[in-house]
Amino acid sequence: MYDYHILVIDDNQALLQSLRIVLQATFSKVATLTNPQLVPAVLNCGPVDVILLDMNFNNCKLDGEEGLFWLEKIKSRPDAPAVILITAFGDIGLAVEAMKKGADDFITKPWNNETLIEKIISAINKKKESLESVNTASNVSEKDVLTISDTEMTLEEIEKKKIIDVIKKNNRNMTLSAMQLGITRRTLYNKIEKYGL
Amino acid sequence: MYDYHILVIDDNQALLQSLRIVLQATFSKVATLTNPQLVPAVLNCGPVDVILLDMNFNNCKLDGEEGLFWLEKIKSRPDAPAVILITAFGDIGLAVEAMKKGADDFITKPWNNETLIEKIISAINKKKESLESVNTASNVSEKDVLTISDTEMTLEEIEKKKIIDVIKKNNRNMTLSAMQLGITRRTLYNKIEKYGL
DNA sequence: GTAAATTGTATAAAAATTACACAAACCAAT
DNA sequence: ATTGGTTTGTGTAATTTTTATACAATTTAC
Repeated sequence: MYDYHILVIDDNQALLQSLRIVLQATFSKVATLTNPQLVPAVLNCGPVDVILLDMNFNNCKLDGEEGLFWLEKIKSRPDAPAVILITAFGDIGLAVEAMKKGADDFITKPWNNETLIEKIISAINKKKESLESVNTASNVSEKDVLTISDTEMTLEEIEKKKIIDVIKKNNRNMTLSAMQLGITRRTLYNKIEKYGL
Repeated sequence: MYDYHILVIDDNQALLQSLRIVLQATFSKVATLTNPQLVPAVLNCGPVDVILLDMNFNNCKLDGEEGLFWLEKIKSRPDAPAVILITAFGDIGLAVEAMKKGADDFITKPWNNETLIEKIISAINKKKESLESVNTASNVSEKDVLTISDTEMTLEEIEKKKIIDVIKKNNRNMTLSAMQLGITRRTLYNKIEKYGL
């Protein structure tokens, strides 16, 4: 049982129900939604780790436009969860478009439950990893990292992040790290002290 | 006519021939290769803007493994060109996998020549864009940017890049830029002077 | 078990950053 | 056009940081 928060969005109630049962066996929190318009509201309530998003809501249009729209909406948030898209129509163009827009994975109906769960876990792990490099041994909370968009980071924050990255990459070899950072070893120690690393 | 260097890799000679003819009408340099093993050698000779890479070389195995392998190989280079994958078999899983590994686009046989050319141009533009934000008004040549992998950048280089980014984003409003960077306006001027921006 | 490398820390000189300040230029809005 | 608020370069002195070196105490590699 993983302590992850999954949100499933699909307009097919039956599918939603079966997915909920499958996922609840593995993940602690599983929410479902038939109307994607409520996604922002739900995301504002609390962090979600993974969203499973159906590509086709409007039964008439099957080009996935609706899904792509919501994908973009979700991915534009600073706290964007991983998004795995679901589709019944094996359109490669659509899949590629979705990946370009930041989808983390793509599954097609009918799917294999085990594969789905694997994909969910691996999507979460991927997101975790990209955060780890920033968080390691730092006093920045995960929440902070998620909300600081790169464009709003100060030079100091960027410096801090870079230092953590390099030190980690070099297995805490300070001499090497200092060289790679282009500063004196003494200065590196100073900064570590200053930033509380 | 665009002055771009395109490399096409496919084991089907006939297809290679026809692609060459189509592309040469639009792009100045079009090279072809039947054996992907020569890719590294070709890339070492000079810069390539876009690679069109077939997913299936070995006629027996059609799972695209070969293509994915070479995709990874290419994308691991510091001077990696954009890569557009070609496949005859509309496997969404394969497409998604390829996008995850860094492919820039994906086309399926049989394709529309106009679409192909559009995709090539848009892939090049995308690559260009991601470089522009670094190069603007700086003394760093495009070549340099391509070869400095992010992990090898010194703090000073990162600082420089960030400063350029922020100033550009703020339309040269120095007061605002300094605030966003978390430094004094005076210091910002100092750094601009020091870095020759 | 030794040789080489790394660590943590010290010191003084050099360099950068800060907090202010000020006149000139710029812009928006009456 | 004139006014009031903002931005721009630049100056200065006090403060902080970085650098270059150095050294003994580990730690690492063979």
